[in-house]
Amino acid sequence: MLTISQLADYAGVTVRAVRHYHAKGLLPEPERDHSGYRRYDAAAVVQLIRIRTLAEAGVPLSRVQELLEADEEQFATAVREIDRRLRAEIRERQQHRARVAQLAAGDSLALPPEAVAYVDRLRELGVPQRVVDMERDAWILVAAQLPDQMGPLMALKSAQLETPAVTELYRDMVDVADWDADDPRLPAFADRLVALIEESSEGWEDYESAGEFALDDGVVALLDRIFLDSVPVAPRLLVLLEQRGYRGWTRLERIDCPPEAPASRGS
Amino acid sequence: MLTISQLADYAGVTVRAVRHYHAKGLLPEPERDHSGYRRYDAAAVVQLIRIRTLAEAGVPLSRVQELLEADEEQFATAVREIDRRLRAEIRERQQHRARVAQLAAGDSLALPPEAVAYVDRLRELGVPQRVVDMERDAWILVAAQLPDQMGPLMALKSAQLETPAVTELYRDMVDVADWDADDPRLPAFADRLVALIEESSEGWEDYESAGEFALDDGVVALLDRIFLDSVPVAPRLLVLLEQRGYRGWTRLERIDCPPEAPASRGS
DNA sequence: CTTGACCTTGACCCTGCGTCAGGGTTGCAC
DNA sequence: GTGCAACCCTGACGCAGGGTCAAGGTCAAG
Repeated sequence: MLTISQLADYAGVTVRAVRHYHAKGLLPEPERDHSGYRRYDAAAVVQLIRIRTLAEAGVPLSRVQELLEADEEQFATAVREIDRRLRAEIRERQQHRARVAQLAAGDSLALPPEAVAYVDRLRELGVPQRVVDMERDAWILVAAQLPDQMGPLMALKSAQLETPAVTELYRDMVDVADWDADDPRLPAFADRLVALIEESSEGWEDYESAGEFALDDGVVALLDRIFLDSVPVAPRLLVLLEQRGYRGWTRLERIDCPPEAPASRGS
Repeated sequence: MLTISQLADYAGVTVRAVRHYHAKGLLPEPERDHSGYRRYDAAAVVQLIRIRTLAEAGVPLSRVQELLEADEEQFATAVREIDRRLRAEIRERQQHRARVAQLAAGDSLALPPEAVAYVDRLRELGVPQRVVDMERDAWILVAAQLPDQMGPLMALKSAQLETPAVTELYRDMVDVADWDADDPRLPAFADRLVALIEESSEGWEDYESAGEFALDDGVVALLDRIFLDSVPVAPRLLVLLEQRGYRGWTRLERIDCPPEAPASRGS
């Protein structure tokens, strides 16, 4: 008669695994000797080897019992299903591999490459780090909501950014984010902003009013909050814009015109 | 401010997962409102999206924190290691697929094809099911001990089986396993067995005495037990064989000769 | 006031064991 | 007889990544 460790050795498993199989009911509990030790016979070794054979082939323990008792047909069906599961797990891991390969530290984490390019361009234009970070976070949020529309959306924003007037605006006022809330230059900035909005608004209408870039109201509010919390002049800037006929920031709306007027994320 | 379910929705995860990340320390616990509800800001959404991005790429949660804080170089190192793990998991599953594909119900479970062929041949020769099952179990045990030597070993056994004298022995005495322990035909059977052993022993010496098929003593004892427990005449047969100069069964030894005499698994 | 949708914490469930903790048993050497 | 190592036992916690109750508090609408 064999002790549990001899049994385990002959079958090439650990003692712990044998006890686990007992607990799962895969291997019947054998007789105990006078001191309570389990004592096994040869049949247990064979049964244990069979269990291991299935387990090592990736059969979940919960199905081992049924497979040990199955006829050819049931067995074949079960094998097909297990193979399907294994294929799915392999696909999943291959997708994971592809994704980790794309990952990199810094801005590009959780942001598609187009958006990274946009954010990099902002930095190039001299926009302060704090504002770039804010933009990046905002785009992370948008990308999570509209993952499929980031391509066209970023193309649009990048095009706006390369408009000479916009580029100039950025160059002239890189430090607007650092102004105090009552900075006297703010009204002039608001004027330039409104001029830009009105100049370029025709080009956006197609996308925006069509609702293709339809962000949920909550997300819009969230993006506004990011802006309001990150930039000291933001609250007063919004007031100045309202005085000039625009409400909101992320989704800018005309207030002296029909309410369904075009709108867009501000920069 | 956001509730936990709004936060979860914006980041595309379950509420449970958010709490899980709190428990793991990946996402800081936010302020609570007057009734104890968690209230989140936009930064939490961004952080949660970052966590999800890593988790969905197969990064284990235990490493997410470190990756969120890592610089480019640490990040790249970590990514390489995760990729290695994913590759290993894919390989493992591919091997599992290959193994399940080989599996089939019945004798072939836990037995290499050569051994299945041998067992099938026994059945063909008219050997009773009970004895075939015993043989199969014995070979399952042997295969678990000497997986790499099953090819040559089974070739040897199959060749023995096809010796005209052996085949005849089987045909003449298919029902020996069912004889009573005191069956009068047993001494004659023992004689024929000894004749066969002596006739064919030269062919085996090379393998057996070289210890190439070296089974552990415990396994030999186990295989003998299977034989003794399965076949009523086994105990007396062993006595008769000892009278004729052979001891054991699985590993047969000459007792009137030098002790290192050749030996082999009996059939 | 009730209803239904949220929210809270806490705790158990899954896989396949590894690993402790805290004992009892066996066999061998001295 | 005694000491030691190497077994054996049960029971429980741990791992990843949450799912799924349970039992109760909160909130807004009708």
